[in-house]
Order: sequence, then structure tokens, then C-alpha cells
Amino acid sequence: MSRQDGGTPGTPETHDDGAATPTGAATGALTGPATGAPTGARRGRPRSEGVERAVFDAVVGLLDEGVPLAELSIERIARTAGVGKATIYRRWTGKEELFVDLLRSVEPPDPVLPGTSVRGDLVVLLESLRERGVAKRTSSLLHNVFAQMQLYPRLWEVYHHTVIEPRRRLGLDTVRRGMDQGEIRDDLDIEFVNDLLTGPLLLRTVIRPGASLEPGLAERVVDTVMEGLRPRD
Amino acid sequence: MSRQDGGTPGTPETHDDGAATPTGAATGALTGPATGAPTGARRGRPRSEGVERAVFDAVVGLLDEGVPLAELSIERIARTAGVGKATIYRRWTGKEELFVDLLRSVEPPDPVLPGTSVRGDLVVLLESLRERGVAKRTSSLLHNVFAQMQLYPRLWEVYHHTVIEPRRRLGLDTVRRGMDQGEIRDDLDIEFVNDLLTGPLLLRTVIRPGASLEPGLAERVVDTVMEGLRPRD
Amino acid sequence: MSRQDGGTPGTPETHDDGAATPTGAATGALTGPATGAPTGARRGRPRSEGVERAVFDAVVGLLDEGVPLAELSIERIARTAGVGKATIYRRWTGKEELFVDLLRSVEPPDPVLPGTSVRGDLVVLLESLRERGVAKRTSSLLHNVFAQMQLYPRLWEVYHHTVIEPRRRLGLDTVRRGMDQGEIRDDLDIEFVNDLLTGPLLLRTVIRPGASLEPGLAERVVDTVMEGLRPRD
Amino acid sequence: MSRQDGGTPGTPETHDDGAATPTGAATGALTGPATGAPTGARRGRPRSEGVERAVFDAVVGLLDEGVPLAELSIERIARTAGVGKATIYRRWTGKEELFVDLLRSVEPPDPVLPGTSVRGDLVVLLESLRERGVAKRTSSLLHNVFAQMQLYPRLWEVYHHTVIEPRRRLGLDTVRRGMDQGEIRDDLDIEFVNDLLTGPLLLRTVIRPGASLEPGLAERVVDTVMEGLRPRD
DNA sequence: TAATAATCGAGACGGTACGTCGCGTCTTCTG
DNA sequence: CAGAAGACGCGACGTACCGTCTCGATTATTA
Repeated sequence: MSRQDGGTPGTPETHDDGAATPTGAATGALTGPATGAPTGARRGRPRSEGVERAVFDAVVGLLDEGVPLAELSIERIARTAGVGKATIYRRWTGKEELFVDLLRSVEPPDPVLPGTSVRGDLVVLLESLRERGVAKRTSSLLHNVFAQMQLYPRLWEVYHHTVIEPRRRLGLDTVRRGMDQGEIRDDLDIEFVNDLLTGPLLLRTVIRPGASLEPGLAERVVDTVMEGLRPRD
Repeated sequence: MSRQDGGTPGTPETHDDGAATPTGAATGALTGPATGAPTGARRGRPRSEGVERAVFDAVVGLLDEGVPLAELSIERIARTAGVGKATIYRRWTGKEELFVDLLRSVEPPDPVLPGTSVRGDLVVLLESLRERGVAKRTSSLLHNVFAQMQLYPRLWEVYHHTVIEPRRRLGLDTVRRGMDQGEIRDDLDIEFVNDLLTGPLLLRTVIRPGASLEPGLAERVVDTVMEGLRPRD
Repeated sequence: MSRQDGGTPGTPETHDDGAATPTGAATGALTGPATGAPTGARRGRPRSEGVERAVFDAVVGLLDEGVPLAELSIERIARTAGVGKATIYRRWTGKEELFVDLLRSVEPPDPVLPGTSVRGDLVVLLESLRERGVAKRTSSLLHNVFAQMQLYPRLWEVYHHTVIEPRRRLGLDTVRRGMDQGEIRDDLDIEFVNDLLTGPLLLRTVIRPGASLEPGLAERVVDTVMEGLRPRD
Repeated sequence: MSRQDGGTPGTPETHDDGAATPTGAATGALTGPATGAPTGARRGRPRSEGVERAVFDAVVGLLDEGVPLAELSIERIARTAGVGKATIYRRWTGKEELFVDLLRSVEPPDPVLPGTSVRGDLVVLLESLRERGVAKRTSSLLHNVFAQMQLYPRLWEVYHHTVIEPRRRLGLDTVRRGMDQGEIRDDLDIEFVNDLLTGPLLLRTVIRPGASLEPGLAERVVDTVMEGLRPRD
């Protein structure tokens, strides 16, 4: 994972779903008061919560000012945040882990599938993909980070691992259910079908960032892939 | 474009748009009278052809040795190639342009469409996508460069511009023909249809580099998207 | 003086001038009514005696291991001694004061002058200089600290102030007595004469640390300076 | 020696007299035009002469402003001199070598002995010691550097090696001549006699920097040591 | 016995400097 | 004039200490 140390030592670090967030602060907030946690008597001065806030703010601020991601040196971030370099290195092993953490902190939660029909679930899933793509072009932060995210292979990788993969698994489950229930042909590979459905949207989101992501696109993709391209009479 | 100056004459410079060798033209104009000749009588010592060979060899060699793309500094490339830094900067404006040039030098030509049937052309197009994906995992150079190509936004961008986009246009033309000839529903947006077809393969090629790219995949994608996922009886 | 605060009561604080334990007095005054008692009933947990022992041991140990004085950071000393940095800063204002304290703790007492003859007293004084010089080359601690003591101007200065100056004054007194009693020419400046006598030994002790300090040197210096270099018949 | 690289490769690097100065520039100036020197065709851009001037000026300037020697970090010197840190490290291995170079650049040449009488030569030698001591207290640079020179063992060591030792050897030769010619008792060790003579002045110069160095001191030391302290009638 | 208060080890904190590396430009000599 | 060599100002790297500041825990005195 990305964080350096900390992380409440009771957190299992399961990397299977989006609930990992070993960030400590964030986790603490989500887990509740946690007064009874097996908190093993930390020694020394505890890490200031204000630091990551300051660092994140600095990064967002610099990106807002139009500073390209490649120019966001640790040095500069520390200077802007009014924070010591060592303090940053104490929390993150490098720029990439920092960005991953920042990115995750603004990532919307996984969609909740209504479960009424497979088609409906697929639309919801693809719609969430579409919405993330749209968010990328709206949010100043997301826009900048995503636009140049490819700059950092590890960032890319971890992002996939913690964000895209979990949703992909949701998709696979839904496709499988569709086959079981007879809504989808069952003579095809599940992964293959899933790629047919998500590929077009990911293409427009990741590879061709200028492409249209109009509302209704998700539904249209699902329906068209379901129906096929052959002309009907 | 990427090259700083002349561009090896002989390289077809396939993709027209954006005016091939722009700086080359400009340079030619500045060099003097030029006497009307297209290759305007350079003065002084001519550029050694050996230089780019040495530079390319150095890059490939370093990548083969496992040096990550991110550690390929101009400094190191020059050192390895036994070439002055200034000589490199005289030819390319930076690392990215160098890589783009190198990448283009090993890129296979655009596929030739048989034109017999729209389905056949689509399969050929997607098959070339698949083959490139496979090549990425075979060629030591391609593997390394691609695997971390995302590191360089401009490299990524130029690559798309010079390699992916042209093929995309081929795809759009084919889809249009399919609609005109009645092989494809004509109630859909051409770009949309093209994305439905290419998305799955690009997904596996670019976004999920570990995914299977088995032979026959291209054909299967075309057919499945054509037929749709709805169970037939 | 060097110590930050209390100063172990019991340490005689030999060298008067500069008002012994200045900060101690001040602290005492600030602590409150003080009820008249000289050691005004400190409150809270008293300082552990073990700390300075641990710190001194750590310094000596590191020097013994060959660690150069310049690399003895407070950080490292604290780590080695198993002591908190703040605890060190609570006692000494910096590295130099710590070293001064350590140095003084191993400094032999001022020599006792027999007072029989001026020549005898001078020999005793110079002999003590010689012995200190020899000790520097024997004791692992003294060797290391002295050899690089010049590294710390304040250490040097304080050492002179508390060790060399007092003995210098002893020397001046003796020379004066010699003049009064007719053993030494009285047409010369007292300081000048003293420098003639101590200069050679200090030269070999401080400035040319490799020079010989054989037994009998002190006596020979006194006698030769007394007699002069001119050949006698 | 102190310099990092450069140094005209023909210079023998004899460390026996003050004529070592491998500084290149200085040597070049002293050696003459040296047009026929075996200068082995340096490659690449030659080192700018302006750099050491700028660096030396920066150091002197900072010391003049009262910045203590200990705060003269390479970083700060570079900043003040308007010079890259790497440029400094290219020439000197560290602060100490830089200071040694600077110090040597302002060191007066060895005294020329008249050779008429041994006493006269000794006076000249001691007078040069005295003058250096006086210079230390006059020159802003020397004052500051010397006053805290002890901070840098290597600086101290190299200074002794290149400046003090050579003159010491001059002194030893003179004392030997004095013994041979009957001006000095020959029943004493030469080094011992030399230390008797130079010790007092070095004491006042190096160890007790506040002591008086009035004109005539050198002569007085020689005469008094020659005559002895015993009262004459 | 309980409250109070200074100490302790530990280590986070904002800084500054370290010595190295790469950037893109420049300046020299050689072919 | 191109080319290699490499110096140059610049700025970032990741580490080490600086001296200060919180922490929880410990250990005295005072109430």
C-alpha cells in the first residue's frame, strides 16, 4: 500500500475492497470513536493530523494554479505546505504514494447495485464509470492529476489496484449473475463479456480524454452491446 | 512532431496532418539562400549519421539491461552512446521526442484492409491492434518503453497522435462503410460504434497489460459485438 | 560556566572566578520563596543521576570506537546513551558545554607548589604542564578530545578559562616571587618571563602534538631558560 | 594537498617549501608564461577563473559581515558567490580545503634570512612570526579565520604543514649554524633550543590570541633566551 | 492517599545543510 | 562548422541533525 507507517495496527490491510484506506486518520473517522481499539500504546509525540491536510491543500493549490504535476517536487510541496521535507518522507515513501493517498481521499465510494435486473446493475456500474470520467474533467484536482497521472506508473498501478479492480470485480459478478439468470448468453467468457461492456467507457475515460461522456452513454453502451450491431428489421 | 531538425530523409513521414518536418522547413529557410535545392547545401561539417544510431542503440541497450525508463537521463544516454549532450539537444528537444522517434522507428506499418467485407476489415483492424499489444509483451524495447510509457505524457500524446489516431480514422471509415452497405445498424453514432469495437482491445492492451491477447480475440470481439449478448435460441 | 542548571552539589566547582553555578542560583531564585534553604526544595521528579553517567559513558565509548569528535552529534549521543535528546538539552546548552563538563571531570587538580625555591616551584608547574601533555597521549578520552578539541572554539575557550588561566596565574605569582627574592632578573615584564618558560612546553603540548615530552623536560626548560643559550666557558 | 583536481600536470607537487601552490592559476602566474609547458591538451570547457575569485570574495565578505566561520556552509557560500554548489565541490573536497586555499593565498612569503649573524637571523625569523600574529589581528579575513581556525582540524593541520613547518625548518637550520659557529651552546638538542625560541611567540600568537605582540618583541625574546633569566651584576 | 509537578524515553516537527545528480546552456579544442 | 568533453547556474533528491515540542509513563514532594 502507499502509506509509510502509522496505520492503526488492528486494521487487517485487506486489499480486496475499497475499504482498505489504512490512512489512519480517515480510517479512524470511519471506524468510529474506536476507544476500545487495541491501540498499542504509541510512544513519542504522535503525528500531527494537520500535516496531511496542509500537504494535500498545498498539492491541490499548486495544481489549481496550473503547476504541472511533473513540477510538483517534494521540495516545493513541503515549502508550500510550510512543512519539513522529512515530515513528508516520514509519511509517504515518495511523490507517488502521496498522490495515491490524495487521489483516494477524493474518490467516490463504489456504486450500490440495485439488484433488480442485471441490465439495471450493468447500467449503474457503467454510469459510475462515466461519472468518474466526467468528474475528472470537472474537478480541478482530478483533472490535473488524472491528465498526467500516467506520469507515475506506481500511481497508475495503485489506482487501478484500489479503485478500478474492485469495481471490475463487481462487474464480473454481475455478468455471471446475468448468465445464470439467462439474461446474457452463457457461451462466452465472463471476463470477455465484461471487457466488451467496460472497454468503450474506459476508452473514452482514460485513453481518449477528449471524447464525449454525455448522459445516457452508459445505458446506451449496455443496450447496444446487448443487442448487437446487426441491423434489425 | 518530435524531431528538431531535418528528419532522416527516407523515413516516409506517413502521417500528413500537422505538416511534416515543420522545423526542418524553417531551418532550411534560415540556413541561407538554399539555391532552390530541397536539401539546401548545408555548410560546415554535416551531422554524423552515426549519432542517432549510437543514441538509439544506447537507449535500447540500457532498456535491455533492465534500466527503467525513468532512469534514462539525457546525461546517461549521452555517456553510454559516447556522444555529447549538446549533440542530442541539437536533434531532439528532450527525452520524450527522442523516445517518440525511437518508437516510431519500430512501429509496424498500418494494416492494409482487404475491403471484401466490412466484417473482414474490422477483424483486420482489430487484429492489428491485438498484434501490437502482443508485440509490446515480446519485444524488449517495446515492452519496456510501453510498460512505462505513461511516464511521459508527451510521448503518450504524440504516440496517440501519430499511431493510434490514424488507425482510428481507418476504423471510422470502415464503420461508415458498414452502415452505408447495410452491414451495421445506421441508427448509431459512428464514433460510438467504433469505440464499442476497439474499446475492449485497447482496454486489454493499454489499461490492463496483463490480460490475455490470444489469437482469434479480434475476430471474437467483432462477432460478439455484432451479434450482441442477448441469448439466442 | 557550562552546566545548564543545578550542578551536582558536592562537586567543589574548583575555579572560583565567573561565579560558580550562576544559572543554578538564578533558577533557585525563580523557583519561589525558597524558604531560605540554599537547596530550595525542588518539586517534581528529581533529575536522575544516571543520566550524565550514561551520557559521559556514551561519549567516551564512541570516542574509544574511533568515532571522530566531529561526528558526535547530540542525536547520536542520546541514541547511544539511551537517553532522550531533551534530557540532554535540559542539562547542557549544547555539545560544547557537554564536552567541557566531561573534560573537567577528568582534569587533574592544580599542582601544589612546595614553595622551597622559586626554581623548584617553576619546575613543578612546568612538570604539571608536561604531565597533562603526556596524559593527552595516553588516555583514550583525552587523546581524542584534545586532538580535535580545536574543533570547538567555545570548548577551547572555556578550557583555557577554567584550566589554563588559573595555572597561568600560579606561574605569574611564582615569577613575581622570584624577582622579589632576587632569583630572577627584575628588569623584565612578568608576563614576558612567564611566556618564556611556559611557551616551549605549551608549544609541544598543544601546537605540535607529536613532539617529545620526555621526563626531565620541565626541569631542563627551567634551567636552560634561566641560564641562557650563550656558551659558558 | 587541498585542491581537487586541475593543477598543471607538470608541477611536481613537492611539498617541501612554500612554492608548492598547485593552484594552477597562481602557479601559472609565478611560473611564467609557460607556453611550452607539457600542457596535455585539456578537453572540455576549462574551469572559469572567475569562480574562485567569486568564492573567495564571498567567504571574505561573509566573514567581514561578522558571520562566524562555523556558519559558513558550502550552501551559503555558493548562494552568496552566485555559484553552483557542484562547482565548488568540483574544485574542493570540502570546506576545509577551500579555507586552506584561501588562507594560503594571503600568506606572506617566507622571510629571507640576512645570514650576517645567527642572532640576526633568529630575530628575523621570530619577527616574521610576530608579524603574522599581528596580521591575524588586523586583517579582517585572517582575524576571523584564525580566531576560529581550530574549528577545522584539517585546516589546522594543512596550515601547519605548509606554513609553519617550513619556517620551523628554517629555524632549525639557523640554530644548528649557531652551534657550529659557537654563538649557541652546543650541549643542547637543536629542536629543544628552537622550541625555547619560538614557543613564547607561538604561545602569544596561537594559544593566547589576546596577548601583546608589540614591536621589538622578537628581538627581546631572542636576547633574553640567549642571556637567561639569572640576574647579572 | 491523592494531587501536583518535574523528569524520563521517544519521536514528530519546521528548518538548514549535506553531497550527488540531472537539467539545458555555454565554451573550449579537435577533426 | 559539427562533435566530445565537460564546466556552469540551477534546483531537486533523500538523509542527518538541529533545537523545540508533545506524548504517556514514572517518581518525587506536598496537601
